[in-house]
Amino acid sequence: MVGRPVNHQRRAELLDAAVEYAAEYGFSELSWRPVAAALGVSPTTLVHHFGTKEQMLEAILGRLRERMFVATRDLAGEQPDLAAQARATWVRACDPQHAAEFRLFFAVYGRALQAPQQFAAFLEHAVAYWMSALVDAQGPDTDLATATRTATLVIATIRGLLLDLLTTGDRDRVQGAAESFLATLEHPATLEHPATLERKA
Amino acid sequence: MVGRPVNHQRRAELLDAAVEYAAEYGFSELSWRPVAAALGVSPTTLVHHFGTKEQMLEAILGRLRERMFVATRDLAGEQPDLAAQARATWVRACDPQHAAEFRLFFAVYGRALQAPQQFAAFLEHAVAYWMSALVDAQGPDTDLATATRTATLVIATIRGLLLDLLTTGDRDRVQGAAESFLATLEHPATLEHPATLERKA
DNA sequence: CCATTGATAGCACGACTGTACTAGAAATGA
DNA sequence: TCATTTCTAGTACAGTCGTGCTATCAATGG
Repeated sequence: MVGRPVNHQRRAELLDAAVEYAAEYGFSELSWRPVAAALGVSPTTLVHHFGTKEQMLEAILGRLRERMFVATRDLAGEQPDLAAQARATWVRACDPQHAAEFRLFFAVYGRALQAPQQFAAFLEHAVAYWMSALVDAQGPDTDLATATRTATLVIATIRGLLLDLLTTGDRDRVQGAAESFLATLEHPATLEHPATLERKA
Repeated sequence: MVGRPVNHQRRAELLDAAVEYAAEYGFSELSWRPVAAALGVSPTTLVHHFGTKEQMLEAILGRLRERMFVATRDLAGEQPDLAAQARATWVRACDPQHAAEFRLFFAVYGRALQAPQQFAAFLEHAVAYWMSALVDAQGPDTDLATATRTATLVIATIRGLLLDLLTTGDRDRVQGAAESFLATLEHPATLEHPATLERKA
């Protein structure tokens, strides 16, 4: 290690640039030299500010999670209920402008599969957030167990559909499936007490 | 390239062993030398049988897809309808015995995000399979557009939930969410015409 | 018996990796 | 003014990577 004390502002600049580079070239292509060349600095500069390559990867992941969470929160916060929040989240996820970011986000899951303990907390955070949104919408008498189930299902389904969209690019098919799911969200009873539902004939 | 003509039986042996190695150590750790050492052969032997590292990776992916597809087909073929097939698939996915295989399967998606065209056909295949299962269960008057939506949603949701399970290990939470989803599958009307559903009071 | 084929291994080469060491440039404060 | 701190860069080194070249072993068929 060459220099430990760093200016946090400069480091933040480099970090944001590194996140953009990662979003464009993927997580597997993150080596000191290519990243440094793309950022117009020397590899040593990156080492100086991030210490270790593993620490730089960790910093990139952290910054990415931060971005994603803030964006989701800002977007969902304007929506009245869970179904509307889920729909808004889905719409944002489908925006081609964010494709690279979400693509990188799934690379995070690739890492999570190898080191789950680092990411469990983040997913817990996401579930807790969706649960609070659900309680806000349904009032304080919401069954927490049900809310947990629903929040988990919303997250997993949106993630699965988005993964499908990013790998196939078949927008129409995935959008149709998403509409089916979002429709069930607008009828929460189907998730809570499916046995009480009947066709209307 | 050193030797082109290969005995396919020996190659298949090495391939299966390589798939097991990949399932244990992940896709990022696939270099000639470590794999060869684990398989008890020389790196040159692997080169001889697979040609190029990229070709070996492709062979491993192909073999993995084959395994997964056969297993899913055999399992689902014994079930009466779509909901039962989805449940059986989910149960198998949750079996810790197959965890390493599914973990590796998600690494495939990591690759798919970088080279989508290679994997679009496979996913189309999976959707077509689930659609045929759905048509078998519902009869020839099934709406194909609806069947496509449902098949896509089933695949994406199971994949998303499984990804959640593998990264968090929170079996209870994910299982609850899966039950919610599987319950909606047993009421297909909620996916087709949600507007026609009402609470039963 | 020998010749051919295929499996296996050893070795070497160039490219790339992370990172430690060294040093110059620029800013900052006494 | 000078001394200290921080940023940046150059260089070197040990390791790993993919892969081509060469040689040895066993089996097979004439």
